[in-house]
Amino acid sequence: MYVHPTTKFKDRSTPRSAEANEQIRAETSAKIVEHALALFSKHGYDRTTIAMIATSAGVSQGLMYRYFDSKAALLRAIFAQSMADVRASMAAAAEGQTPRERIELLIRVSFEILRDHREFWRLSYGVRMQAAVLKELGPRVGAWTTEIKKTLAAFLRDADIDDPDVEAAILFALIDGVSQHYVLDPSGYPLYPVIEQIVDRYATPQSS
Amino acid sequence: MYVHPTTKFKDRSTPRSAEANEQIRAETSAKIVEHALALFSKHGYDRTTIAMIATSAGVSQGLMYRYFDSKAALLRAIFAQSMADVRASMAAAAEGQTPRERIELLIRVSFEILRDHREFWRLSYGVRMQAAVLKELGPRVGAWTTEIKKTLAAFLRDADIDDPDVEAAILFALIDGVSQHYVLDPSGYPLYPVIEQIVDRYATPQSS
Amino acid sequence: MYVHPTTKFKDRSTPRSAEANEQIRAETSAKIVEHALALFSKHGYDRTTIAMIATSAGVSQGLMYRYFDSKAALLRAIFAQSMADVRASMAAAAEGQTPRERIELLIRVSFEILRDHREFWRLSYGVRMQAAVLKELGPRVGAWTTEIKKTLAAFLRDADIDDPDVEAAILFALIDGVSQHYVLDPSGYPLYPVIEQIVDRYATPQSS
Amino acid sequence: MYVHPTTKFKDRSTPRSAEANEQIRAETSAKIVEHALALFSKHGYDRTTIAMIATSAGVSQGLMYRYFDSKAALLRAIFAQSMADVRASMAAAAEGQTPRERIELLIRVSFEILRDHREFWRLSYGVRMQAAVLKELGPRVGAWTTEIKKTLAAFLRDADIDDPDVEAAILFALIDGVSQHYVLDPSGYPLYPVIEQIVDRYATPQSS
DNA sequence: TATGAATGAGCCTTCATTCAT
DNA sequence: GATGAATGAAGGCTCATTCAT
Repeated sequence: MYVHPTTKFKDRSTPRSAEANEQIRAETSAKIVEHALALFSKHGYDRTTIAMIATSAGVSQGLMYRYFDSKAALLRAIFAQSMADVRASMAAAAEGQTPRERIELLIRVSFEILRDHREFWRLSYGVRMQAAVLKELGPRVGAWTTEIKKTLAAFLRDADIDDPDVEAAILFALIDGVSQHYVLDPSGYPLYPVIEQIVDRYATPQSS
Repeated sequence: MYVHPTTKFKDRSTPRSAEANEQIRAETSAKIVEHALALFSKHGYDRTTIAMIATSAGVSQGLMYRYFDSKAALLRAIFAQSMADVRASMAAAAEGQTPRERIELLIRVSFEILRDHREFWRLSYGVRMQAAVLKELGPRVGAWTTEIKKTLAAFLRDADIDDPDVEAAILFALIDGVSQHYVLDPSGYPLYPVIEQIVDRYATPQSS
Repeated sequence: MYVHPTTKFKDRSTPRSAEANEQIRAETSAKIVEHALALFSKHGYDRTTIAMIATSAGVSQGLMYRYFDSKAALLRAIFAQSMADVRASMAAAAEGQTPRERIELLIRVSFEILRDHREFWRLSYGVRMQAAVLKELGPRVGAWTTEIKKTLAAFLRDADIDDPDVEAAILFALIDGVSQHYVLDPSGYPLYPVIEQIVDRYATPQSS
Repeated sequence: MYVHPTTKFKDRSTPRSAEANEQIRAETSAKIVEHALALFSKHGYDRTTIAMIATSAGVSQGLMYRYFDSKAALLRAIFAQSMADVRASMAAAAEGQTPRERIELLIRVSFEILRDHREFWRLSYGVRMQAAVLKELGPRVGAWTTEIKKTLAAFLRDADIDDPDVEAAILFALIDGVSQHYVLDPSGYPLYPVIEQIVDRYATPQSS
């Protein structure tokens, strides 16, 4: 295993350097987030205990609170990070040249994001119907869905599709539904044929 | 003047007849289920306490355990009942004369069920991603989804639609996605135009 | 042991009567308060755990929370009750015929209260310097001391004593100091001779 | 620009001399004691955390344990130091020429000490009733009170005052009571008039 | 049938203390 | 001498469930 030279020959009785600490913090924080996400995703937020997360991540319970103020704060951190990822990926869809291309990109990108963040989406879907948990997440998460739907409607409007609002509602529901069914049973779901069908239907020039 | 509920219309000194008892049981049970469903739907299963349900239903906590062995049993009862409702409604779809008609009926019936059991669906969607809760629900609920998808695929196959399995996956996902978005914001969702669009797409003879 | 007739020959399968419940609640509540006071008094508020109180009172920890919303609420309840007792006793001092008599009564009554509520005073003295705990107690407890001092000053003014405010400060401090020393070591403190001396000094007609 | 504190004025490459080390130790120790006392006094011993002290003193939590073995040890150190101060000041009272003068000195010195060590007295009064904390403080603090009372009684006996033990109890209680009321509200308390009254009463030749 | 007091396990969180550097 | 990451043992509180009436 590779050991960074600067950390190797250090004076034994000197406090860790600021950078070393920063790295430790980043790693531990990431580890906690990772395991918390996996467990939240699998068992649901309420059914996941801090003890489970700590054990899974291989740290003490107490340590969690040096990184996150509370269980809810940990959840918020997970959402903040994943939402940033998603937003970044979504932005790529706007790069398409033609309206149709943008729609196609959006659809494809959505499912790529899904594939790469399966656990996050599971968590997100699990939490979506629980008002109490959503409140702990803050208003930004609630507004997020609306944001996506608006982007979608704009794209469809650009593509001169009839009834763009209704179509956006349908397409968004479709993506969401497929995502959930996939996430519920990734190995049993025919994701790729489904994607192609959807692309074919929404992004191919002849009217639907 | 306050009258203790149990002493209100019931003559304490006369033993109740067996039928009267049975009727009371049925009524109380229904009342508990009804209020439990409303609360589970609103706050989520884990965030709803037995105390909340008891208060809401106007019975004591202890009494709840004469009707349901546990909180999980109560959830199971709710699912059993709602699933029976759903199955019954779904069966009606099979009555359609032509394959296309059957598909149309299935779609329309699905959304009727949705409209009539909003709370149940909210609960169901909230619980769906939580492995721990699902286990408490027993295997029958898990199998349910598969069952619906199979019915759907059979209908599509009968209607000679290409790739019926993929199409079933898509249609089911679509129905599910629309249902969720509707349930999340019933008053803001254009449910009826969406239904017509879907019917138009899947149940009208010329290829989509 | 005496058993109340109405509770003796009851139908086994009937819920407890409202009065029976009320009595149980009153007894249990009193038991909790009593043991909590003893422990708070002995170990201090912060060092007394809910577990200690529950064990001492012979109830479960959970039960405490059916009677008091929190540990702080329990403390507040103790203060509310004891303060009411004290106020009632203090009112008796106003019954004295002459100013001197009123002062004498006040002094004697103060130490009677002290004797009867040793534990409460210990607790009160222990908590007095801890801003954080006082805040949890609410503003009424803080105002209490001021109230007593004012009563005292009024009495001394009526008795035509020079510098009544300074004298009130002194007399109050004296009573407080004696109370604390007594409470710290009840069996080793010469309380009664001290009381007589104080009465003699403040309540005997010739000017001090 | 931010400069890391430890690297500020210290040349890392030159080993510090023994005296320099000792001076640093003394300074750091004093700093910790000072901030700990302020916080203990303000929030109470139990409500003050090691983290609060470390932050306030500008040192790391770990470092505190190089100076004091435990939180209790820190408290002990504070008491030891303040008690030494007090004892020294008290000794000055014995220098008085006549018995009356010694009593007057004792009274005046007591309140000087009070004024100079307000925080310590607050802490001391806050901790006095908490058996659990007192035990951690060790037996010497408990004996201290007795010691003061004995000195007082001896002085009063020398001054040929009747019932010197009872009078000592009273005078000590009075000083203690005044001290507490003053410490509870330094700016609102008429300390100086009160002192003069007390001196007048106890240290002026004609009988009280 | 019905009530509500009582239990106990478990959860989130805090904090004095230790350890590696 | 100094730092701060890490630990682990409680502590307050909640809640599904049981029990006596």
